[in-house]
Amino acid sequence: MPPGKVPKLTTYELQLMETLWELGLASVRELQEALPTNRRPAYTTVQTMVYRLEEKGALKRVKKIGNAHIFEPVITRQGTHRRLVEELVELFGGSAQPLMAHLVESGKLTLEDVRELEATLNRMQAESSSETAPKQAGERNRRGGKR
Amino acid sequence: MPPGKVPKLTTYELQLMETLWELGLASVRELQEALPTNRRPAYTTVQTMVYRLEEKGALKRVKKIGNAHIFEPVITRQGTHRRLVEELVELFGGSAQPLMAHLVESGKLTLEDVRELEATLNRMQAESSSETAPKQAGERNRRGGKR
DNA sequence: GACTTACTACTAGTCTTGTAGTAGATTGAA
DNA sequence: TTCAATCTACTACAAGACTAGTAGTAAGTC
Repeated sequence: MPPGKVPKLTTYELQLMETLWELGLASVRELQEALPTNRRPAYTTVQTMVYRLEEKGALKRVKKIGNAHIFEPVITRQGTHRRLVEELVELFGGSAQPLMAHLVESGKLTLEDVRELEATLNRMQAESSSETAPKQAGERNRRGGKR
Repeated sequence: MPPGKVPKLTTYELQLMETLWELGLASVRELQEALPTNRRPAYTTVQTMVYRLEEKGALKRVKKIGNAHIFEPVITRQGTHRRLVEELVELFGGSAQPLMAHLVESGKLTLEDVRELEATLNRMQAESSSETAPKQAGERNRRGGKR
């Protein structure tokens, strides 16, 4: 797998990865026991999943404790989540707007959230300006125009 | 399928539904021909997909023209997209915040977008206030506090 | 050193998805 | 009325996902 690339994971594989991200390092047994009690498959099922994730390059075995392999994530939660978001945006025609609309409709996104986000973005923009062009102190009204 | 419930669709089924939503009503042939030229499967492939979507309750046959069945969506684009968004939010722990963060990071969401969204939300809040409580004209500084 | 326990490696069955072919029915036109 | 075109209904199959079992091995214990 190319470095930094996130393989295509299924829903269940994703859940397993979430568990592994939570634990950091884990054996098959630890992973299985960390899964929610209601939906906890057999040990060997988890084992198969782990092997497949290993094949996909999502995790790797890093050491052995006793006779048990210890696994660690290769792909990051950040990158994986990001890809999921991008896929969804793509499905919606490439714009974030419809996504936002749904969030608002379902009440997941409130005015407060948006104000907070705006503040953060404002701060980020200010920081990036001063980072990328620290010498031109006189410059202002910088517009990104990234799209 | 319970009314209003959106069945689980695969990526390809979703694309077919997008086409059907676009067309409104369509035969298998029309659906197939409406698919992007690059990725257009055989007629019978589309047919199979349509039948599967019918089984899942995503669409239904409404009439017959000549010897061809005409299909129409049962589930709405709105509802389907919404469920996708909600699933993703759920995966991210139920909060929209991480999702937004990813959008910002990937440049899909700019400061302008957020400002626009804020304006819309402000307007919506004002409207809903005057709708739900039109008599209390003096009321202001209403806080939603929905979560 | 023999035994028990836990783990690995491999195998397997069933379901879903994506893809498409074939046989037979229907339709419209000559 | 016959015939070609088109459509439906059914079947098929490979790849991948999910589920789990079995055989054999390694490790620790008495």
